[in-house]
Amino acid sequence: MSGTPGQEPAVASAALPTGFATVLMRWQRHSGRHGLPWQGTHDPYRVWLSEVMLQQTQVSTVLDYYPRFLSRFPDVQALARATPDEVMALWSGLGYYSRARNLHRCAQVVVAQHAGVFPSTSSELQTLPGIGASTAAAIAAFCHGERVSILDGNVRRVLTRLLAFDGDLAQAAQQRRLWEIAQTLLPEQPAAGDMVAYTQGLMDLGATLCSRSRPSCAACPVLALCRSGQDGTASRYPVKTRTLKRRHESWWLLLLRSPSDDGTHRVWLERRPNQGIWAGLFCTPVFADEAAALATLPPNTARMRALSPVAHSLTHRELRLHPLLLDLPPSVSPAGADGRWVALGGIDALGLPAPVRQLLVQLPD
DNA sequence: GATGCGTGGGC
DNA sequence: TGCCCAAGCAT
Repeated sequence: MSGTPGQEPAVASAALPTGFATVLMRWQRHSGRHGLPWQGTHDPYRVWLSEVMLQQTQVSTVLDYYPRFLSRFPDVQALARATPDEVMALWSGLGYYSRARNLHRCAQVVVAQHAGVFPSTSSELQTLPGIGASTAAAIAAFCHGERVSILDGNVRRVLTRLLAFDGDLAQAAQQRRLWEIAQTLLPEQPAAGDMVAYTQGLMDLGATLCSRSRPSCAACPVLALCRSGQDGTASRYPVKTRTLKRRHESWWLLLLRSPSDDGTHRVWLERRPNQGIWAGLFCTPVFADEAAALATLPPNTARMRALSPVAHSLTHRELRLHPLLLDLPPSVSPAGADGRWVALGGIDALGLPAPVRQLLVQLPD
């Protein structure tokens, strides 16, 4: 820590920008985003689904998934009845697959223990699988107007800039401080619709004008109230010491292909362990080195082809994927392997990691 | 409190 | 290419 950190009062309450909530709500109603498919509803199921999909995921990505998922599972009962594999297939490519498992569990808890009705308070919502403090606040504020603050990446950026808050957000204690401050900035006596406009306004401001790089301070509705904006130092915030380290790894993927009776192809897929990367998804056999992959094959592997390596980065790892393609005769199956043949045309119905799906879709002849 | 967990995009 | 980030949560 540097300067005069933790012990100082967060921000003297007299210095909190009065009128912030009022200005923000007015701006949101006039200039915020209104056409997103999960807006304009107070249905907790739809809001919940969107909030979970949007965790650490960009809006443009979720736009591809949300309508499809909602069409297949229009309400919490339909989702609760689904199998885990059905849910995972629709989540495939969206990442952070524990969200999908928790989403399914949550639906089943809501149906079995809450008569199919989501709890209405933020604190009750937080007890459900996959719903943390920020998601619970978003659902409660959007659906019931509860006076509670979210704290996502957008809000962290907006509020640290507004207040010139220089605590290191890599530290949980500083995040808590910021959340307490966020609570004090809420509309004091929110009228109907105010919490929707305020909550959406925080996110809209962070997603548009108060962007990470090159913020548009000159166009900002709260410039007059914004400490860093007045100083021209907005881009210094939020303060966060970086901790992320990526390990480099090489994985060998064994792509076993076999003809079907109808002339199309099948591929050999196994279920990933239920812990770790791509947990519970279907995937080709993975090996730590080429020798290990070769050791599982019958002697005659002359026709095996090494395809071009593919780079794929995850949060904590930089993967170099080495695909090995081998065509097997129809009657042969990999010995001792716990997997199954899947028609290439049918992999849409399975949960697959994004790079594996990509490899299978563009296999050479 | 620190770490693990996907994928796509900006610069 | 590498680094950071995006409507975070669970353990």
